[in-house]
Amino acid sequence: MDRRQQKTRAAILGAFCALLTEKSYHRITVQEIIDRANVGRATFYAHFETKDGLLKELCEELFGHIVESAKDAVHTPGLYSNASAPQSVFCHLLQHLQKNDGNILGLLSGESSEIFLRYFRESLRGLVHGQVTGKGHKAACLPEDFVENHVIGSFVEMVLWWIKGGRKYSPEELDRCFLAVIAPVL
Amino acid sequence: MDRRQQKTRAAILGAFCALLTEKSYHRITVQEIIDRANVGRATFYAHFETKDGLLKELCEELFGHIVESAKDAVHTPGLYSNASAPQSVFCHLLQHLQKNDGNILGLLSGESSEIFLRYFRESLRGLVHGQVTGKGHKAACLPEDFVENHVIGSFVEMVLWWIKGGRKYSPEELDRCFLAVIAPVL
DNA sequence: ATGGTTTTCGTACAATGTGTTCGGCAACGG
DNA sequence: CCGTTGCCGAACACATTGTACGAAAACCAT
Repeated sequence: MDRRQQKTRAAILGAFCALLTEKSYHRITVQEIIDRANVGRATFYAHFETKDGLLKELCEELFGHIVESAKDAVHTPGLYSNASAPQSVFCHLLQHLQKNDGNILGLLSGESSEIFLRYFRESLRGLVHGQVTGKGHKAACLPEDFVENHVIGSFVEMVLWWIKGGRKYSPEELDRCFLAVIAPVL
Repeated sequence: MDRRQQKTRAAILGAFCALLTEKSYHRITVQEIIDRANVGRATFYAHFETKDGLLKELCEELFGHIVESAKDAVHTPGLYSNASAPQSVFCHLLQHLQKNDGNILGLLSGESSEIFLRYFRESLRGLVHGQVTGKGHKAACLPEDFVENHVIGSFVEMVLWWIKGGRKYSPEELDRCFLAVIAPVL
């Protein structure tokens, strides 16, 4: 790709991220983005269809990256394999977040966290889907999709609580809390 | 209050609710609201500071009403009192939602559910706060606010799952699921 | 280096939405 | 019944969006 395009794209995405940590998504104008990115108006629209399109691309890049990394690192078939496997998927995700890869923490702690939580949730769904089945001995009589929803929801809620509280716990402690609280279904 | 004011206010709130079940909050314009409410532009701004103000008032009315009703109906000190108390707070809330009081279900199933979930969550926080403490024998070693957050989060997630799935369960069944899944901390 | 291609810039533009103002008219309540 | 209050409708300034176009700059390959 043309070096100019790379620079422009990076500048826009960076400016957008920075603004998102400062104010709500809906209060951010295209003008502010291109001002901070030091880019012309027409240039912005040459790269992104609209502000919503920019958001979508940002999210796909960010969350796509994090789940791929999680998928690669954990080759175990189950969510919490008590075999010789190194860690749970969740613990790995938490460690990845801890490194603040790609500014995800900034976005999740900003005013527009709901927007990113939706993407986060969907990414997790792809990662977790089908893994909660067959554990029926514990989650007896509970609808399968309810359990899946509950696991994902609890994890997301916990991450948000963790971030908004200043990240006072290590990924390992957090993972322990999650395991304790999710025990009846996993 | 002047009869005219009552009518106008009701017309605006009603039109707003109806629109919210059809499209996302951010795509709704003031023009659409006043068209459907059959009200002049100046009149709208005489009643509400802005579109966001309208949203806020709507939410306070809706969720304030529902938690008050829950507070009144359940006089027990605990969340799940196994004494002679009729029901848990959660079961009562679910029954209240089932009746679709004030169109809350419509708003929570619409595109802008996140907005209303924030209010829902805050209302629950006021209802649940401090009730999870002292149950430490089960939730050993878990931070107190983490447990509270988890309880509220799980409930909200469940309600959303319930609604978006077409409400295929009765409040009592749902309450049973919730109790099963939240057991380790309550 | 040179030359053709691609990207960016600056500015201008129409279109849409916001929030305010005002005088005239209609409805209200005592 | 009359003074008060709320509503209407039209107009207004303002902000934001998304598009268009020619000139200038940066790029890549030869």
